[in-house]
Amino acid sequence: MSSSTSKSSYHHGDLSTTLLQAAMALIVEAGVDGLSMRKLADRVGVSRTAPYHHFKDKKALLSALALQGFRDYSQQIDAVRNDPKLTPEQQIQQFVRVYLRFALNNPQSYDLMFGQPVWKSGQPSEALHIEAYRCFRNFVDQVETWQKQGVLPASCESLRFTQVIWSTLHGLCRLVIDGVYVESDSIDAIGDTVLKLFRQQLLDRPE
Amino acid sequence: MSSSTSKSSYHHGDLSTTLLQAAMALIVEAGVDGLSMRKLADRVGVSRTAPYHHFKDKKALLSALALQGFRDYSQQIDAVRNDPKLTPEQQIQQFVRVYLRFALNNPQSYDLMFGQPVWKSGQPSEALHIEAYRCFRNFVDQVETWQKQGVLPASCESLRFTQVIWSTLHGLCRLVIDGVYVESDSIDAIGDTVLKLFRQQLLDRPE
DNA sequence: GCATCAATTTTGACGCTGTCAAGATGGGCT
DNA sequence: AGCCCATCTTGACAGCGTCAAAATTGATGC
Repeated sequence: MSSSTSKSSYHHGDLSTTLLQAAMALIVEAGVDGLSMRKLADRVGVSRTAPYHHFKDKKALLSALALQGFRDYSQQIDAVRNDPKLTPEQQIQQFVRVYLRFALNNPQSYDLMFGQPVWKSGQPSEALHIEAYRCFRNFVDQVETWQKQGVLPASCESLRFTQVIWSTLHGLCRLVIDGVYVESDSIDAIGDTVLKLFRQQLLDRPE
Repeated sequence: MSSSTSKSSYHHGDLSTTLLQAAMALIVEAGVDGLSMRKLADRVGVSRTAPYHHFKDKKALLSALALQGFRDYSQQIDAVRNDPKLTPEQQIQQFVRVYLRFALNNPQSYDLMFGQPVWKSGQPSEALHIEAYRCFRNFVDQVETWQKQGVLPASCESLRFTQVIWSTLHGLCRLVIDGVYVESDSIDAIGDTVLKLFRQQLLDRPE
């Protein structure tokens, strides 16, 4: 019934999306540990157990947020993949930078997308599985394309290659986000090093 | 009084190391989330707040466990670094395998060593910082040696190179441990691929 | 041997958490 | 009008980390 986003007082009308927004806001403010179902309900102005009618669990909520994260990620990456103005070399560099930037600009999202609370402990939703797999699959396709274009060495099977590249980017993000090492201003430099190392076979050839 | 390891009943005598052992056991059994200060105290047969006289915090406890993890790691890695029977090629391969194996055989330790509960949220002890930095420094030195020995390309500054290699190994471990992707039996194969990629410049030269 | 001290351990309590079970509410369909 | 069912609320429970104050003890100096 009601017009815009919310409605009367008892039946909220659009609780689940409101919850997702508020939850993300809370996480950004106070970290994932700072999010509690009770605080969330309070923030939204609803009783403690109301969220449980929209998300089975706290884990289900986090899983939904992770899914949202994957969608955002996809969007940003696709923009690079589909930009016709980029040469393959530029494209691959831009890809790396966008990946790193996404992770470091949205560390909480990144945590949710790849953290064990969602994957190992939690039980990731079907939709999450599908979306995550799609992202990985796209990555593999992209690597294959780059190999065909000659901007990545073809000496390595694309699946394995992708596993290694993704591991590298992921590990770098994790180390920075988790505060283990590396100040974040060397990030782009390290990203460039990554490419340099994976492409060195090619870079030497012209010489 | 009591016979074997501990002593009287009131003053336990060696609570802190007993706590560390029990905590690790509990974590292995039930995961890091399965560890609570109260369960731990109970398991050790002591009252709920007794542990707080040996560890300021739950985080301090976890930090101590992480330190222990680094010590174990060091020991295993040093065994490879100091093995005189290995050629540089064998050594570097063994290094990678031992790293991966350590992480996958002791996922809980690995979580503690590199997780944000200890580094970002917690406040890692001085000792932990020192030990972790020492490990990284050793890694850099080793990479430098390998470069001089010609088993890793010298085209990349050793520090940056190490950052990239560590990121790769770390990312791979994280993805597997967190249950995001890769079945653990392809691990050694992926490890080999990692080396192949980082060394491809060298592998091509003899041809 | 006894008093004293400091280290260690305990009991009690507080506020927070996730979530289950039962009841209240009210919009939409017949 | 009346019913149904999705939605929301209240009440309750067990568990958590941790602080404060009181109890217990081994060691030390006399």
